[in-house]
Amino acid sequence: MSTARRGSAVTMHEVAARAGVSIKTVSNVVNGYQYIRPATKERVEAAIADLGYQVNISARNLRRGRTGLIGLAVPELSLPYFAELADSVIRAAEARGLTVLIEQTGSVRERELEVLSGQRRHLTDGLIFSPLALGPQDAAALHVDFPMVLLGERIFGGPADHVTMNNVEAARAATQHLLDLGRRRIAVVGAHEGETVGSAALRVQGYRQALEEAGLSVDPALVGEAGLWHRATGADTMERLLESGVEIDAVFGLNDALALGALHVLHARRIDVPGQIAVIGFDDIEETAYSSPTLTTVAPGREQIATTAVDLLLARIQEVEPDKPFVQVVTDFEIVVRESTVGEQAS
Amino acid sequence: MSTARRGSAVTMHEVAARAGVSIKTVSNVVNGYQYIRPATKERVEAAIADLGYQVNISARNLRRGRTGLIGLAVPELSLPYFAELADSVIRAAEARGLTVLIEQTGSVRERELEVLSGQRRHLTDGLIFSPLALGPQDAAALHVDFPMVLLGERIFGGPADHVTMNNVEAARAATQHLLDLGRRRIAVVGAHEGETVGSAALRVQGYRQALEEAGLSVDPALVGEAGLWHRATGADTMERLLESGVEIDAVFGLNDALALGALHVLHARRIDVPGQIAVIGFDDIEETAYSSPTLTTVAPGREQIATTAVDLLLARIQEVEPDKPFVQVVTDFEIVVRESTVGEQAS
DNA sequence: GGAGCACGCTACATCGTTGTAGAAGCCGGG
DNA sequence: CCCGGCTTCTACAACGATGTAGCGTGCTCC
Repeated sequence: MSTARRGSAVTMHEVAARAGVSIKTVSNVVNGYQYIRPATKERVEAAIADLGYQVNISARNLRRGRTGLIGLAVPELSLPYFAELADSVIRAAEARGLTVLIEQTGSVRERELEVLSGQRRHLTDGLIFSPLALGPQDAAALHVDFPMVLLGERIFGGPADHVTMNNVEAARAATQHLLDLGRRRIAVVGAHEGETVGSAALRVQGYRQALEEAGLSVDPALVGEAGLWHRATGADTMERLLESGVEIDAVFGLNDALALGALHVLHARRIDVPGQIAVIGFDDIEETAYSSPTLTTVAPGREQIATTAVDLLLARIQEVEPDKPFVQVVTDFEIVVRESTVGEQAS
Repeated sequence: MSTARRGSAVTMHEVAARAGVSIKTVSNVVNGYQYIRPATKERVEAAIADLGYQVNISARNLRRGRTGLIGLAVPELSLPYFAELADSVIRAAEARGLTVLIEQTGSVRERELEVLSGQRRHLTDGLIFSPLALGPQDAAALHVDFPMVLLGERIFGGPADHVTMNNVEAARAATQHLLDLGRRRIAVVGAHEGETVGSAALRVQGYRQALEEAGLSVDPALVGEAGLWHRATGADTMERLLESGVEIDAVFGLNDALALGALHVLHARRIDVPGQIAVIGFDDIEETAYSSPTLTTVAPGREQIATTAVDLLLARIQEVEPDKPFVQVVTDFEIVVRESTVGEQAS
């Protein structure tokens, strides 16, 4: 079977010679061109099988000007939300004949900018990008000359298609859920001081809205900062909030990792969840269904985000409607109620 | 013909024209060839900057016969261990100038075979492969004609470099840890009936060894099956074990996801961990440090596995020593003791 | 002061595929 | 019986880069 040595010496040339046809006919067979006599097609296919021929993708890419690869730029795969998102994007892309190249930016601004201009970009037909560290000063960098879909609320009038959930609305609903349970001293874990356009800012905004609508004022002492949205930073922030002595009867983790970090601290301090403090997260990563207690969270429609993003990108790549104005697709969210807010009745 | 009006319209040709040099000189500048007069180099660099030229990677790949891409085939990114492993591999590869293409096999045999023969393979210079579903009957398929490094204990005399931890020894140590704590009725979660070569079999083997050395016999009723190593299957298996009524004072989850699923069930049933039942996992995923209780586990040296695998693969790709016999690198492991076996003293 | 070498640069072929244009055979309709 | 159109296939020229030769310089060294 594996007659070919490394370097896959077999080219269309050799297949053509063996089948007694022109090289272009081999190409036509490989690409499913319709006007080929069945007999010829069979001969070519036999030759391909005999020689173990495989198309040289690099040559095809050069000639076609397309690679069939799309980039997916996320902060880190070790963050469960992005690992699960990558999983979904890869599946969606595969179903459409595309392959995904993952780039990790580590939420570092320089690396995010590199993704937009870097060399690697030339290997891909388009990019699905989840920017976290870019600020208004980087708006210009988003004006790229290749197909791109941005994940997250439209920022700086980003000149690209956007796929996002309604962060403000979802955060408001999450906060409302806590208010409905009678909680009044709701802390936030994961705020970004000074930020006005990112997910942190939008979710805090939803939190504020819910409180204000309930006639409550926002106590700054309850808003805990956390730069990176990891379990460790969530734990640190929770510690600080508890140490500060401020009264707290609920915690809103701006993502699940933060909430799980907070949960960990509460458990270590033997603070009853949800008895003394209720906790809600955001993202609905698989882990939230197995933590102790299980974590109430906001499900952002991950599959929907992934398939929509891939579809939008593919449409841009294929230039179905070249001058179609940029769209913003807002996906559905859902509050998944679990033990961390309503206790064991939920299980 | 619609000459793509993407940014890549600029070629070396145009840069050469503008700088007043030959196209090869541009290539030489781009590739850091040393014998170029500073003045020439500057002129070329200026032209590159002016035109916003970027190398066409497809053309380079074709000419060079290499792509700078390596494949990483894992079951699923939504399994935290593989997401964290992918993270490490991507970083290690990046540090060596390589880009990683992730393929998800879903632990499905057909898809694992595809990875070995598929088209996509032609796009990469080599493959790092973590096979889970292949059996002895697939040994032949592993004889591939491209550089490959396998993750996991050498199986079927696999004709490739291997990077692995010592599964048997590590499982023995994990079991020993439980024995040292006085546990005698140690259940296993995640066994694969009939399997003899995979991680499951090897870890169960280590478990048996530890018990036998302690003069205990292995009670088949304590060995719980679980096909996929997910949280959900771990939970199911734990349920079954508890329902069976067999006496249990400890649980060895063959990976962390299984152990966390088991932990979830124990928590739901208000069984004290580690008071009544101690739990140990395997992989040391980040989540284990934040669960309630935190999970004792076996750390397999993930970073070491990733960097070693990339280094071995790179050596094969560069043919440093073409006929070097295949090596098997066994990485260090470590028992990370946390609350699920020794209680809160550990925190 | 000529042989020999290190520079600095260029011309050309080439990697393996696919788009374009068109040739040859066959068929049916006028 | 010839023209035009459909099939089927082929020759050739790209795609954009890099490896291989090789050609002038100008310098060193004896």
